[in-house]
Amino acid sequence: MSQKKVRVRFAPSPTGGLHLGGVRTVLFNYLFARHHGGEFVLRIEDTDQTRYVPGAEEYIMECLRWCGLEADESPLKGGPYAPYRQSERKGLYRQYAEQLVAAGHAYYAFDTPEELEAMREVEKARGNHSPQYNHSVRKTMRNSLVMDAAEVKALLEKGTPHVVRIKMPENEELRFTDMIRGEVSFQTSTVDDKVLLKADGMPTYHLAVVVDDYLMKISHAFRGEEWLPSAPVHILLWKYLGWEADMPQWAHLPLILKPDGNGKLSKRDGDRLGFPVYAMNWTDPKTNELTRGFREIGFLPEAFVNMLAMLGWNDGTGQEIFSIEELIARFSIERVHKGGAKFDYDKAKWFNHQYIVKTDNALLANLFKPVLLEKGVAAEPAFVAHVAGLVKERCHFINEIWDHGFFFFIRPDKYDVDAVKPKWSAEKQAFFEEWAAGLAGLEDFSFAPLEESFKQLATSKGIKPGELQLPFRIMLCGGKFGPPVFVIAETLGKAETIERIRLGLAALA
RNA sequence: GCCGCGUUGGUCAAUCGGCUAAGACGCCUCCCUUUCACGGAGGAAUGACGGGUUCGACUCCCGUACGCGGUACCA
Repeated sequence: MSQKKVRVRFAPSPTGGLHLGGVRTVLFNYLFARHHGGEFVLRIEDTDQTRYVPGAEEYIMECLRWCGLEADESPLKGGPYAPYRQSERKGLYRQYAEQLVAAGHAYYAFDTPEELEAMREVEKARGNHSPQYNHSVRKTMRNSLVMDAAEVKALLEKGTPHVVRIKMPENEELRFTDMIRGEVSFQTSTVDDKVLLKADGMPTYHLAVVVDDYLMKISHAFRGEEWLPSAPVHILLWKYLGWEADMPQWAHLPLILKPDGNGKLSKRDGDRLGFPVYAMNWTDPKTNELTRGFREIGFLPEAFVNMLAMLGWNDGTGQEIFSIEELIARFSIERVHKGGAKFDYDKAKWFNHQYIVKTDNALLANLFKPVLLEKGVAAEPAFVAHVAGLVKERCHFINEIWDHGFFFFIRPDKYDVDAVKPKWSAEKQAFFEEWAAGLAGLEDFSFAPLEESFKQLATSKGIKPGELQLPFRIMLCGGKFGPPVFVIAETLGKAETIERIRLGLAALA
């Protein structure tokens, strides 16, 4: 086990958009694989045909691509253990189920859904809160444990619908070491006889995960904490199938919780509280309902990934901003938290802000292009980049470049006159008229000489320069926002600045 | 109900028996800036509870409480 090549897998079922927690599971798998020079495989667990959602699989792969967490082997890429879609592996599973039956570790069950329901009703009437198909009731049901061999054979030959169930031992203690939680133990008496093979011939998750992890030589299996209660089934299966020596090491990841109250974070919480939960936009093919994703809301994938990495993991040094290379170098599954973490959208925004600030201006300009297009504004890439550099430190999202710098592209269409009017005077008006006139002759239109001439004239007229700066800003931007005023003027250029003073003065009159 | 897993400020969290309990987000005050941010300096705010073990417990053990997860021919 220790010398085994590291191979991990992310095994989603394609039932909808990829949730934050799912991406984090991908990330931890990916980081672990890269850290150990191993392989990361994507396996699609589509064994429940009733839950099939068209487009979900493509969506998942696009998410991984956007996040930069692509798998080495996948349905799309193929690989030595193909196929990577369980529905295409259907024929594989039955033989293992039969093998378990033959060894006495599983059995055929012919109970119909109605009979199962009847059993549950009887049990509930007896005060049993959660009726299970287990050692205490299996002897009263219609299965190969109670029927004689000939009868079973006849039913099977007639093609009677049936499932295969695992025969849980009545009273054994099962323990295993979880890489995050340490020693975990269960009593087999509390686990029911899970269905392994469904009546439609498809395996359930329980059988499929074990068979495929074995066949695909998975060395470490990471999954959400919600799987912990069924771990005993999986461990027993590894044992019964005779593969115990090859069993992967388990790690059950903590859940990502909703910010308010408690409980698993769900799409609904995002809708309710106003933040994305899915990695990218997802449109439900049935209802046509659109759920906004982190990508479309303006997150940089690096920021998204970094933020996710810190949800349940840290390297112990206090560092929070990590490149993917650093994450790969420092990641260790043992440092993953046991407890769930509440999702904090403010912190997520802070991460994105950090990445925007350190992203190259030309790159930001490129990402901002769609917004300009949407606004119907044409501008030189170099100019856009310059503006991005001027405003990026006040942005949490790419599209906020517009909110903080639109006036570089278009003239203000309204002025915050209330901010100026109360203190406005004929003297100030005269100052701007005179200064604007003098501007025409200014040779160096960069911010320092601009500011210098502005202050000189103000002082000579006996006005505090500070009292003139806000009006000037309003004339250029229309409101109380933006980078330092003289930098704005420099960027706008001489002609435009003079024109905006003229228009501003008119608006204030 | 039963089973399992958790529990350090509002949130993310460090600590692997010596704590005057880091750091970050958010919040508040001040400085910088007569915009907003950035930056800088401060501040409020934390070990669920009760028992052990120990010279010493946030750290180890046992209970209790609380929370979450599971309890399907779903994953």
